[in-house]
Amino acid sequence: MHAAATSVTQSAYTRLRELILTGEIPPGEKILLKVLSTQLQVNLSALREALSRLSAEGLVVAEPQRGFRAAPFSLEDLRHLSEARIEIETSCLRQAIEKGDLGWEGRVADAAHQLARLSGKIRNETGGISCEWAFAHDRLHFALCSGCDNTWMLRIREMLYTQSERYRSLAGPLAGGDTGH
Amino acid sequence: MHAAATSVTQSAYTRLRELILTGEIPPGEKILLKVLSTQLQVNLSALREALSRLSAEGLVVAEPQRGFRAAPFSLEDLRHLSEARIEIETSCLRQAIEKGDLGWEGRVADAAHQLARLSGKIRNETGGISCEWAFAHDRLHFALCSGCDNTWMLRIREMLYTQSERYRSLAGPLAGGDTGH
DNA sequence: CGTCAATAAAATTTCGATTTTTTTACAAGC
DNA sequence: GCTTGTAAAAAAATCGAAATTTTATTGACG
Repeated sequence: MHAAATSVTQSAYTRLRELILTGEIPPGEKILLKVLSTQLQVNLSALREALSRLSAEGLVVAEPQRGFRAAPFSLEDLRHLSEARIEIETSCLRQAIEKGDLGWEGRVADAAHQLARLSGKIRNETGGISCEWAFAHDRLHFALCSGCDNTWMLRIREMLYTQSERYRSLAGPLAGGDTGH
Repeated sequence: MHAAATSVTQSAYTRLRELILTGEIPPGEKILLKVLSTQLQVNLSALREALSRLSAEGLVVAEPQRGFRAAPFSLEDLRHLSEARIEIETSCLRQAIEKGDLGWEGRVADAAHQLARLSGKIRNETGGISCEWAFAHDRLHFALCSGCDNTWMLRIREMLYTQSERYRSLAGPLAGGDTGH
């Protein structure tokens, strides 16, 4: 399941990211370096390096001389995040419409079609948004933005998407043992 | 001039960031760990950690097993960056107008006044944009956005601002030995 | 009983030697 | 001359022990 990483640090980064995204390390939880280093079978420096990157991405917060913890959740943060996503994706879409080529139109049509096919499966057994539908929905969003060629906008979009995904997979209505992965 | 850092890693990060922002490490240049570690008087691990953070911020690019280099410049990147800044700052401003309080209005008025006072000093001796005016201009932008309370938008704004600042201080028309710092 | 200080334990941070990988230099073969 | 293979050099990545800092514990004192 884990992408084969080219280096120990890279693999530590990827696995740690997954642990935080899936909530195996819950929001706000202290990250004990020694413990994690034995758990992930990597040395302190590699772990530290991975954590530094994650802190710059906002998935981890670093408190000088006091180590790291998984970025906390808050209602306000979620509100900010959602608003920001709307702003960014709207901008991306506007640019995509201006510059988008035929390939883009095709990708959008395709994703829209896939989503439409699932219109009857929006909700799962437990009444939450079904995993399948959520992914199709995300793919449509991604397709819509893919016509925007601005690397910075896309990079920002991805960052915000990752953050939202964490909220969704942890606090969303997808409960019932299905974390979406 | 350098902010007193609480840890070796933090200080390495701050100094390295400065080196890249001012162009003392030029865009695209390879970063030799051994050399820099003796130059900055820090150990490899600390340097590596700082570089990891900077790579997540986009000031450094990391090539697995091949070390790091200062993020390269390109005309296309600058174009993307500028467009992205316009989008983000416009969004921030829109939100500021919706939610901005009296304190915000005061800050904006103040910055606008400061900028107006410099209207006669837009250009410096060499014909480029004067440093003083550029900073006042930036302060007005910042004041305008400061009424937006969305932490994510502001964080993004800051990231893009830093990137732009690097282009300006290195390739901008401010030449003549005045780097703006 | 609560506050503060000294001490012990735990965790983070620092450090550079060792290992692995990449790059360079050089020579043999086509 | 150009490619291909091999050895030497350089650089990056890995590792865990040692030093520093923070946190928890204990006991004296008001």
